[in-house]
Amino acid sequence: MHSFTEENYLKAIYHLSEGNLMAVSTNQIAEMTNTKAASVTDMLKKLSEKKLINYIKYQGVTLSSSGLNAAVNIIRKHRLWEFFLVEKLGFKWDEVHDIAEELEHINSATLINRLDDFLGNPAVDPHGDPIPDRSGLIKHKKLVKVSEMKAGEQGTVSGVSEHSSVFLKLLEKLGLTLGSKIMITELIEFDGSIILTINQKTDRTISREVAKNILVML
Amino acid sequence: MHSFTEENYLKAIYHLSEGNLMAVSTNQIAEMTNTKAASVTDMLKKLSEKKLINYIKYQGVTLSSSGLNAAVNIIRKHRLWEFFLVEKLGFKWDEVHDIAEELEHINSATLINRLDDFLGNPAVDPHGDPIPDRSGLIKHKKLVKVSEMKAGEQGTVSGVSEHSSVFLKLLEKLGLTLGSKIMITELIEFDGSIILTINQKTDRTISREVAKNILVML
DNA sequence: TAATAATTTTAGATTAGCCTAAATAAAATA
DNA sequence: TATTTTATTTAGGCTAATCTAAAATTATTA
Repeated sequence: MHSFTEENYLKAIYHLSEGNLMAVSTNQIAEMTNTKAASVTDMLKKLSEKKLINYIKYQGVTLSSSGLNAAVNIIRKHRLWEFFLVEKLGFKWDEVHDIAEELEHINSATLINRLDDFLGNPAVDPHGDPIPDRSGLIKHKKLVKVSEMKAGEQGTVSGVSEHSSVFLKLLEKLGLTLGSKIMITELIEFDGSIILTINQKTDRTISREVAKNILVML
Repeated sequence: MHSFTEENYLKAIYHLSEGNLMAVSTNQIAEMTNTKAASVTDMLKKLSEKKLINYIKYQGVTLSSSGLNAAVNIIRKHRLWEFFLVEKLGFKWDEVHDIAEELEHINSATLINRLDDFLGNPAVDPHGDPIPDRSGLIKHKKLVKVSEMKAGEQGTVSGVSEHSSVFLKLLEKLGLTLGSKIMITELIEFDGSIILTINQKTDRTISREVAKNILVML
């Protein structure tokens, strides 16, 4: 098995390269893992020797197939535990990230598969992110950023691309949670902020920055 | 907080000194933690500086009050997770130890208290060991080893003092689980083995070694 | 109680993961 | 394209936890 630290690097590389298979840079990884570039270089050499990444000096990295596999498995564990924390233990969606960050490193395939069954094989975690199944398959939904919607368009809030507690608490306060139906009421030209109607009732104004991090299913 | 490793040493010292407040020796700890005596000495110095243990060179160690507190907390977590694994995820009692050994280091008081409530604040884990409550209180039941019982005595199997998978599987096979009613039918003088009647039905012979590790409430 | 055995500690190394500072390579720009 | 800036890597060190071998202490026993 891989060490706690190795797993965190793999996860970081995965998140930084998600979607596009583009190579990830040393500095990006350093920022995400709260370390320095020199430390990242050390670890990249190690992961490369273990064939978990494809690494060429100065050229950035991509995950190898075994590295991808490992990363997806960690993400599966993270998201299943988040679901557990919210659905079974009554945590709020802004409280679960740090705990799941620890739980995701617990090492037992049996455990995680039984947990999956216990939870009813959920498709998405409390933030709307898809939960990979036991074979590593991820069902991505096509989601659109609110910032990319046009006036008059409607949709259902189905995900967020920012998981910090401050952001999630803000959404809570605005009445925007997973499942909220929204309509774009007005686009403010001046600063890009957006007025939207939530569940055909409440009007709220959100900044462009907030709008960028809310994902909607049309 | 304490490191994963520090926690394991505290737990080892706790288990080795449980009941009697007797000092624990370096070698005992080395054996329990699968390390060498020299490594233990290093760690004892460190734990002593942190005031988690009372340590005098060559004289062995005892837990300080803060060390005891930390140890009990780890044990609380271990046992609650074991209960969860068995009751909610359907693991058998001989399968949960290693996983709980990892889960016990997850660091969140809120998590463990919510888990406790979710599980209905159980008093004992799947091996009959008492689960400390959130204040650290442990309700010990007075249990007797089967090896100490006399012919004709009866009782209810309520715990085990050996948690290895081989041992637990053996009990399973013999039909001896928590809650089994047993009666001492005969004591074999030759080798100390014992014939007992389980639930007034089945007769089984167990060795003295097995009998030592089964705990009964009279 | 003196000699031997067992236990524990110290000394000196090793490994994983991290750091700072200096060197090197790549990218941007004049 | 030559120079400057930025990104990355190398070099050399640090800490936590481990180890082996040797030294010191305590316990056992003849």
